[in-house]
Amino acid sequence: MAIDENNSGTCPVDRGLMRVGDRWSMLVLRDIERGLTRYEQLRTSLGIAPNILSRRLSALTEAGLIEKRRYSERPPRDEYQLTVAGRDFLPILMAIGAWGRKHNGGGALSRHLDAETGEAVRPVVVDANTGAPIGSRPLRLEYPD
Amino acid sequence: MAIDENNSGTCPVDRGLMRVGDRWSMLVLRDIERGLTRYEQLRTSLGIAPNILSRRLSALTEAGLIEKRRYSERPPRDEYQLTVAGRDFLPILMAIGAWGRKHNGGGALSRHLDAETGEAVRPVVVDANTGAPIGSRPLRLEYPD
DNA sequence: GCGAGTCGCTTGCAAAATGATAGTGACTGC
DNA sequence: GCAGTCACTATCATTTTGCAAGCGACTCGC
Repeated sequence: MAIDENNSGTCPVDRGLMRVGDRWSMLVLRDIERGLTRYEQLRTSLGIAPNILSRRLSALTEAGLIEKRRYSERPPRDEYQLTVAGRDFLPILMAIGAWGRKHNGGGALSRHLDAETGEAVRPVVVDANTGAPIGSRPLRLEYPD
Repeated sequence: MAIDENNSGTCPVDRGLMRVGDRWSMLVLRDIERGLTRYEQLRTSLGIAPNILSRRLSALTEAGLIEKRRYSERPPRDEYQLTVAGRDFLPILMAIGAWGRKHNGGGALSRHLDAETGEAVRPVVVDANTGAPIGSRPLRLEYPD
């Protein structure tokens, strides 16, 4: 599917998915977050074909979620790091992970622990205004004009 | 990309994306949530080709996120409705929407209001244990064995 | 009871994206 | 030199997506 600026309409979900709406992109973000910032690390970790990885990396770069940074001139070595927008996306991955654990979670899975308390993190999406989990209160959808 | 049970490994994000890791699936869920439950409604709302919609609907059904229900025998009419797993996914869409609004939000966008307070919902992913937004506290990743 | 219209699809085929494999250029280390 | 690593690109097969047309079951209007 081509990214279509016009048809994306007024829906913010669509706007979000325009930029990261595919599996590999999200998995790349996940891997960069856990410290796999270099091309070869990503490729072997994900088991992705090199041409596909290249394309995902440039798409994510163009979308402003990651940046390429040269950290060594000799030998020339680059790493990919998250931009602010990229880091902002990580909580969504955590939420997807929580969903995956709950609804598709056979076998042993990795998890995030709070570094201080040592407890397993339990990501929930709440409304920042009320603090109530999304879904626990009735909502109304408002369209522009 | 074929869904690969083996390579999905121990990552819950991957587990989640195995089931809904594409744009159309998420947009279908969004539309069903806002009351567009019938085939023709979905097709015209999304501007998706009918064969593609059919495939997404059966994939989502097989993945257990939606169910097909006949609500009229004569004429025979079906609607798709969210299962528990499907409803559980909606907060993630809200989070993606919030991200889209923030980082790709030109123009007027639709939004959710709290039906009681009338305020615009501001979805945030928090750790249910601490109540702190994900990203505000250092985390540690733990792998099984 | 006949023709037009709607709904919920399926089929056939073209276009685009993805994936496997091989290769390349810049370098390091021996 | 020569092997090896890293970060890719190029080529081509396979898969997925998308468009357009059509179809069966029904309803509605006359």
